[in-house]
Amino acid sequence: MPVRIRDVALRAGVSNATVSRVLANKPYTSQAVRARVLAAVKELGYQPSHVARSLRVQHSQIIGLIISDIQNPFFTSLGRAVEDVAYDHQYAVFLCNSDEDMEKEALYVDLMYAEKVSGVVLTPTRARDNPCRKLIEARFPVVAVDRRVVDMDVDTVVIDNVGAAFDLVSHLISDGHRRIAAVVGPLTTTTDRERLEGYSRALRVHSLPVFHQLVQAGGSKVELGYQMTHALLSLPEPPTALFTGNYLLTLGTLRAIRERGLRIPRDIALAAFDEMEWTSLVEPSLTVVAQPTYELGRTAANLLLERIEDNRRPVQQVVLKPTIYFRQSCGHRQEVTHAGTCVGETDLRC
Amino acid sequence: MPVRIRDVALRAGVSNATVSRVLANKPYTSQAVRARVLAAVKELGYQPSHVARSLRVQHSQIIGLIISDIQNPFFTSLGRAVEDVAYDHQYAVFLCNSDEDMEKEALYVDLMYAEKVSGVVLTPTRARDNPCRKLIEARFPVVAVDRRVVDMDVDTVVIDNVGAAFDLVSHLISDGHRRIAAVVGPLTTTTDRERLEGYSRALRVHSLPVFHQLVQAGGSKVELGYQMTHALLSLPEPPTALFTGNYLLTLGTLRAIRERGLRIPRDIALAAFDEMEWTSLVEPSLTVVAQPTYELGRTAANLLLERIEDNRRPVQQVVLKPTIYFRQSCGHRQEVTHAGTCVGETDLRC
DNA sequence: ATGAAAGCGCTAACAG
DNA sequence: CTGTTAGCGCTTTCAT
Repeated sequence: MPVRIRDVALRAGVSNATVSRVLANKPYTSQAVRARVLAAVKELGYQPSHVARSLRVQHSQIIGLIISDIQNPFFTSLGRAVEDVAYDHQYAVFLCNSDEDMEKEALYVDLMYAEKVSGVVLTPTRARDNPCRKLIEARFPVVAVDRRVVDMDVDTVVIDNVGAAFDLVSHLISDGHRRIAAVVGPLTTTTDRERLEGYSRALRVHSLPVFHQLVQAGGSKVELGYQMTHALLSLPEPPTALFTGNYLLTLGTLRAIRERGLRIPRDIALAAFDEMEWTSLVEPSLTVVAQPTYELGRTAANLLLERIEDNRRPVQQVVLKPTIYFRQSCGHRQEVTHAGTCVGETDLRC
Repeated sequence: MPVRIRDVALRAGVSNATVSRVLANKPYTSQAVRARVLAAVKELGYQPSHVARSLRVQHSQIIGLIISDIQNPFFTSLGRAVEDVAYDHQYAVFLCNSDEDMEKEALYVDLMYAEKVSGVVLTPTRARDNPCRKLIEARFPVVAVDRRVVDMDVDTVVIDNVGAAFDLVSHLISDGHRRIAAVVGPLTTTTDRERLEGYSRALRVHSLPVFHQLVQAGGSKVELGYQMTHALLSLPEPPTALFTGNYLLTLGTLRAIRERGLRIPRDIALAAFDEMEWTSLVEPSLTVVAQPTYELGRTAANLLLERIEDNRRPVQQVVLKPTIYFRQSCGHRQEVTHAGTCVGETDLRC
């Protein structure tokens, strides 16, 4: 039923090979034949089978992208960037959602291999013994983004997590906070470890003790952020400030705080990772680390494309710098970035 | 370099065919041979090539998903649902972002065809002459979600957009608003047309005139929502209430309103499409239509799987019902859904 | 219960 | 410049 290259060849009165050559824009094809082939293609509505082609050439014009959470805007923004770069280079992207689940991650890594994609960008759920090792050993182009893998040599693009967390927490300290809690994701990822490291380092540098009860590390889901925050607020001596490690956790934290009837920043201050469209719209607006999300994805995709081109290029580790927006949620009225919000501007609770 | 089925066969001392049969769990394979094959597979780390398999069997265990905007949480939630269903049925999903661009959409439709996916779920950017017609004609399983195609018989799952918009706008009218503006997406989609239709119908039912200057329809991007709102607010007789057709537009609208120093709902009321985690967190909280997003995606995926199983099953059109949350942004203090917000509860500006 | 062999649709030598 | 041919790795008759 579907039209094959042979049908086009017959119609144009040439051989398979010629059709293939014309379609691949190979040199050495006469204008006349060329036109006949193209006409036949159009008349028949011929669509080459990528499957057959991939089998033959042993690769496809597809790059794989395995992200940890398709519902997290951070990752979708990354995805958007990868897609844009891929599109510009005639690649399609095969996007999979590992859901922060190592088994799913392993399964999708295998899938990428089985599908013979040209390369894969992934946000490794586990830093050690990541399934992508298989790919690397099979000499598949791979780049890690947002999170590192620690035991392999692989192109990587991340942000300076330690520095960003350090600055954020230092800011809370300079505001006079002494009991600052941390709500971060699973410590299997380098990213969450590094953010926690930045937190601890800030406390240490300012000669403050690191209380274990004030550190909550688990998954990166709204529900977990919610539970971890409740646990923190139930402490006999609850924290006066909260540092949250990512967008989803912040959402859960916000819900827990509201449920308790606490007010930010009067009752509790908040400094979070991830800038979103709404963080400057909420009351109070949120102090956040804005990651160069799109840039992260763009860089990763470019690195991958480079590696696809030349697999022996030396491994690169790119570290991007995030920006911090100091807003109302940590109590610093004078450092609010966006002045003149439509609501609440006469009613700051600093 | 990569290990093929032949290598496994050699190692196990059997033929290709036997390995294939064992791996496919076909009957008529002795336990002894079975064990030897499995052992060889494990030792060699054999990963079957999906590409070769797809070429042979003329389909793949992949379902395609073409969404309009990977940065819009509505679509990613849809994607998440499709992915979950697919995963449960041993399908992977090939996700592409058409970016509300008809050319990209056409390109990705062709890609799905070329990749011989088992079926595709898509959110059609254009209701008429959608590129997916090719797929349908080639007897590819297809289901449209969130938006209909009007000139083809295809499985579809959408929400009652007319009804939801009608209720939302009626509510604004019952609050006394007479100059209500609409900010909706491109009228090439049935969804935006229907939402606009619900808006017009509400006005008509309440014997109010429909002013063309009060209707802004364009793309579904934050930037456009922002521009359209500014245009509306610059009118000699600006509206007293705004109805926005989707999440991204609402974000742009909010930005424009804030920039003008207007207050919601005192200066201008707002009723929007799409519930998000933060809509109840902003001040004031937003009156919104909450779509059964996940359900939409789940249903679409199931419909697709059914059709893959049986391509002659009659076409189904599923219409899901959304929920409306009446909150502060349209001025109805008494109908706020979530009581006891952490901020602003003593300070409602109704 | 297992093997031999053909062929899915395409590309790339190699001939001419 | 164009045609012939082999073969990518797998599944599936058809034999045995």
